[in-house]
Amino acid sequence: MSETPTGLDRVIHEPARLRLLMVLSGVDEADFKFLLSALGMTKGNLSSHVDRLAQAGYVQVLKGFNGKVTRTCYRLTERGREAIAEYWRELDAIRSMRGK
Amino acid sequence: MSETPTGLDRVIHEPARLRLLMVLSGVDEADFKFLLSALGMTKGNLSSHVDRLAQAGYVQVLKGFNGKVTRTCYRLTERGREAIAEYWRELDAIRSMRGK
DNA sequence: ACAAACCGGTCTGCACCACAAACCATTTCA
DNA sequence: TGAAATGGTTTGTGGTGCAGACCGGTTTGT
Repeated sequence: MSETPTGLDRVIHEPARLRLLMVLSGVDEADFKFLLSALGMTKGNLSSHVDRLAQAGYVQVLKGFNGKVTRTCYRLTERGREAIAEYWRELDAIRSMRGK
Repeated sequence: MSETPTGLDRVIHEPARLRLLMVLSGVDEADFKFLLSALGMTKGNLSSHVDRLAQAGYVQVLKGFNGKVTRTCYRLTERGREAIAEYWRELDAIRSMRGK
């Protein structure tokens, strides 16, 4: 016995990341500080989640400067958008799976 | 810093359990064997997930006999139905949360 | 009578991971 | 020359999803 073809992308399924992705999908790009206050999570948390999304290729990390202060921006990749769409599709399938 | 008022019920959010709940929400009751084949998970897994749902008060466990063979049935509780409805509501809120 | 298969689980071990807090490098303020 | 703020990264740990071994009982096959 094996295989769990859930289809539900675990990277996206995590509530914190799901929220993060939804925010990103509505703006062109967002920086760390903005996301921090928009999502109300700790810095470490945000950092690691964003990292996970980057590794999955769902968000692009743009490190730069604002004057002399470091500033990191994030934006959704095309791959990310597709994955999100697919995620909602899968979820809808489950949702409408009432009884057998 | 603290608080994660996600609202998303983790007991329900887990894909395996979500699927399980959706199956149950479509039938009056289902037994172990049926769920096993309907969901394609291992016995241990199904057992523990169902257990978790029972502890949360979302499903009711009905142990009985079919002749001399044990037969365990599961059915959604009212509390379970409400929790599911609330879950979908929360999820819809997140879904429509595009950019602030 | 004995073995094998089925039913409904429990228990064990592992691998992963979300989370908060500690930490670090700069920069600004006094 | 600090002290505190800014912008993150790294670390420690508890929680848990998962498969598979095991188990008591029943039924079926030979």
